[in-house]
Amino acid sequence: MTSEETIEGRRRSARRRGPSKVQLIYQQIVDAILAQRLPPSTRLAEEALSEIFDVSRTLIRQALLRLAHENLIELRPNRGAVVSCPGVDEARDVFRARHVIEAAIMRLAAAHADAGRLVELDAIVAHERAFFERGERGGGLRMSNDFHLMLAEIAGNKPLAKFLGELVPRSALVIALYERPGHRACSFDEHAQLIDVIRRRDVERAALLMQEHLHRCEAKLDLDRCSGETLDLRSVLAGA
Amino acid sequence: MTSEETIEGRRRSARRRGPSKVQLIYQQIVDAILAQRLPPSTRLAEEALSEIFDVSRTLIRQALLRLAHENLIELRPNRGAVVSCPGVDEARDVFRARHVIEAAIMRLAAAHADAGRLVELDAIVAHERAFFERGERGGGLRMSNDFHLMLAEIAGNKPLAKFLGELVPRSALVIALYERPGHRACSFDEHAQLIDVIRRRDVERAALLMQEHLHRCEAKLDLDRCSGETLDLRSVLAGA
DNA sequence: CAGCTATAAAATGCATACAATATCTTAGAG
DNA sequence: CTCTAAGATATTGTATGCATTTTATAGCTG
Repeated sequence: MTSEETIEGRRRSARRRGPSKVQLIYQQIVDAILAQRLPPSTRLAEEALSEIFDVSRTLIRQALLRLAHENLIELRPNRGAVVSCPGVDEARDVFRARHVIEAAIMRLAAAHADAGRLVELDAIVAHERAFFERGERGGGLRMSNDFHLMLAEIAGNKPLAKFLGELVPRSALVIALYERPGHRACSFDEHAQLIDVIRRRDVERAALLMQEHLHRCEAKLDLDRCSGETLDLRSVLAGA
Repeated sequence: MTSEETIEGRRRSARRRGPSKVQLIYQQIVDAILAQRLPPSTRLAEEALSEIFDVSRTLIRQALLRLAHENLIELRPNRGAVVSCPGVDEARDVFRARHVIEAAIMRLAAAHADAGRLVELDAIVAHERAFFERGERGGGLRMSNDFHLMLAEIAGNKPLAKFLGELVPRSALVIALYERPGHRACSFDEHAQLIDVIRRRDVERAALLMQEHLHRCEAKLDLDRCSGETLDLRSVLAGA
């Protein structure tokens, strides 16, 4: 009995390799940034975070390091972390990179998608539509992101999927910063069209349609405001 | 005088923001991996590294975290870090991702390159040729990598450049693992041709030529050996 | 002697303490 | 009153120590 209990205990602790603490902290901060509860230029003090999440600064630092690697925060030596505040140039670069990577992803996805995957895609877009119709913008945006990430997963190229996994949160930040009121940047109608073209296995049209989709997303943003280069100035003035 | 000295002192320490310690450790490990002084599946014990670099495990962990994020090492929870041992599928994915990203980079580079940049590119290829003619394979490979990274810099898209910055070391690992003896994977002749087409501003031909170049690199590797999926088995047997 | 369990050794995970640096506050000079 | 400079405060950077987990070793049982 004793041995059984021990084995059980070991198994439980060994199997419980769910999301690690760091992963969890990381995810919560990402969510907060994408939901704009942590707007750009917000300072992320280590001690404050360690109290909030009830862990030592060690784990906080690991999470921050990862966030910095993915360019969601900026890590200034000896001066702490702040939520990234992408300027227009950076925004354009991010979108151009998405063009390149997601065109390729669409080609691969159109070639690889099976019936089951198409159902999953349909479900995501249905959720997305539902969220927006209920007026829950936050949930809709999350679904929109999931849609793009799901395509990357279907494409089946891990490096490209990982890169998109970095670009999507970054563009979410960009959208949050530059979206014109009333204009949804990423529409579910277009997502549904993307599924259609995948279903038809039209590889080249798939790539083209994705590029148009991204182009329209970018066009709905207000990237032409004459904000010098980064928005640092603006945020400084707003904070004063 | 006292104030001057203080200011001077502060300035010196403030300006000395050269590569941080972590950065340095990181770079040394990367170099060792790429030069195959640390072959795949080598275990990287934290304490051993901390003694070697004469720092605490804290900094070692930061460096390892970064290496893991870039897929150069694998970080197994509670079981330490090992140098990544990419399997053939992973190798193909890496090359396919490079196709996608570097085709785009070539388009941008062909459009943006000015005379100065072309000179820099020429210099790199000259160095590369010199290294190989002297039989210094390690240096040649480094120059080859630098060539591709320089193209990314010329292209001027930071996200794409960062992605390539992760793909290049990974493919160097792949090349080290799968290169057939006698076949240089990445030839300087082809690099010179790439410069030519950039000089002619032939954007589409540039993209195509890069794809051919990468295709030839991959073809020179022995990715068809029937090594199940990863090389773990092989390395285990070799180590026994 | 093979296989298993229990114990010992080693390594990683995490928290804490101290050191170095930056920021804020306040006092003083112009 | 503004600007500067020095001290005080707060924050980040790094090292170290203990807890937990894994791995190696030795001893036992079949």
